[in-house]
Amino acid sequence: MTAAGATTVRARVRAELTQEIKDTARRQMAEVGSSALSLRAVAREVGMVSSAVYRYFPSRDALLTALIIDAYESLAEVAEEAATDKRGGVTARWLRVTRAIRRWAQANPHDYALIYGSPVPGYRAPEDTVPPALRVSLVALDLLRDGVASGEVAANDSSTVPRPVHVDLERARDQFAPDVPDHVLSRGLMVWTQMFGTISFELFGHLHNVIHDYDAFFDHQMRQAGRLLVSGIAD
Amino acid sequence: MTAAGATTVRARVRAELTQEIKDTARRQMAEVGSSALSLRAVAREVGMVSSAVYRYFPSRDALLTALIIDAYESLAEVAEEAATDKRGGVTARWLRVTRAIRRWAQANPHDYALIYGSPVPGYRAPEDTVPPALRVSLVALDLLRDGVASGEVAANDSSTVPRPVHVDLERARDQFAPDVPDHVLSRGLMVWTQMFGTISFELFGHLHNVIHDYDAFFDHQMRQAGRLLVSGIAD
DNA sequence: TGTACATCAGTGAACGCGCGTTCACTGATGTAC
DNA sequence: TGTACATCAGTGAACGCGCGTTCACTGATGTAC
Repeated sequence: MTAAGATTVRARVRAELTQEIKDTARRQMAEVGSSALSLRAVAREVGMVSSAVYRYFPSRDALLTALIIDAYESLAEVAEEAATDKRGGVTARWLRVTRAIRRWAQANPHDYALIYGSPVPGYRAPEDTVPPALRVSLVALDLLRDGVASGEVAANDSSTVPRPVHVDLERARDQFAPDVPDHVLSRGLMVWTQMFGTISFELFGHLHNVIHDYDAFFDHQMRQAGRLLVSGIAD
Repeated sequence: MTAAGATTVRARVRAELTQEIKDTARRQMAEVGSSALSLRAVAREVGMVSSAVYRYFPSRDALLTALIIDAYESLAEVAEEAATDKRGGVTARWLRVTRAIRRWAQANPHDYALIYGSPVPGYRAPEDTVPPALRVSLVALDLLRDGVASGEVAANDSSTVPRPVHVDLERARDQFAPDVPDHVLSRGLMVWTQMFGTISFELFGHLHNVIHDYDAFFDHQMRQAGRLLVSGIAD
């Protein structure tokens, strides 16, 4: 007998196993990379026969999609958490958020590569991945909004943005960042791409033999980026 | 009989076939991605038996290495070519160079992903890939040197860089960019990571539904970056 | 120039492996009365 | 509370496929004299 609203034993076990499959897949992906992720290997480790996995995920791609969504959600959580501490204004928060993102990337390099590295060949991300991906970006956009609202980020600026760029920025503003002017959005995109570029360079080995103190380098870069963000001046 | 200095028929055919194998591998990689690159499939297309490829490349990884090196060289050539046109000073040259790099990335997205995307799982790049990779960065470093030499980039600046960052920058300066002060090198790294971040975002789909006119967006971003590079002020 | 030998390219079969997915099935859990 | 039936999880075998690499071999090209 099952009380209304309560989950049945079967449903609970199902949820647990679904999670266990995802966890195992994530750990294996950390060893072999996303493109070599194998349903059979996951099944083996979970202790079931390979065909049984199909009760939980209809295909390998569906499992990959679940991992991608989880990765975005996990990163978004970390970034949101870092953004809640509002002391020190935009520059301080920017530094906290970007540090948190980098820390997450270092702790979960394969998850990072999965979502911000080269796309998995042969895999086409479905629309389900859009909202969790957006959640990450919203942290930065909210930061901009707060900065503009508090006046820390100067909202009136003579500099204009080329027409086609303005059109795109306007659409973004209407949807996600009301009151944030073009040039602030534009600077936001600058530092945002810069941050991911820096993390990718670090994680993918492009600063090897150049930078040795990665922590100091990242902090310095992001401090400059933060200054750029609020004032348009980097150093 | 073989005249001294002249290449034997065998050597010429060997060089041609080596090239053909690489070309085929590159084209296949563009279809299936680097991690799914298969020696057997390449051999099939070239029209030889799979084991014969081992006369040319001792392993799949060796073939991958050759592709990586070729990709760096090809990009370096494009970037160097773009940098030769010195009209308009640093900002104009910066724009030309970054446009050329982006154009190359768009024309060869899988080569781009191969060298600037997530590393191929299970593959460890040997030291041979360092010089060609460096060649690309040298284009940017030379631009900085020229800018400092001509006075377009202000070399004296009160702002200092944290000690550990300074140590790393000094080493880089000694090796590749004499006379370029810390804060200029630091800004150089900012715009350099930003450029790769922007290209990666565009190519890997992270600006999907946000930016529609990618050309205009990239130009605008790189114009700002160029201004930042010479003056420390973005807009 | 001509011959004898060494080098090398390419063949074809084989080793041992792993993969995603389908399918008919058994047995356990859940539901309706 | 007890029984009959429906739903679902997991099994095990199979399909058809591709992979990297090794090895003994044939036959062509290159070299030394």
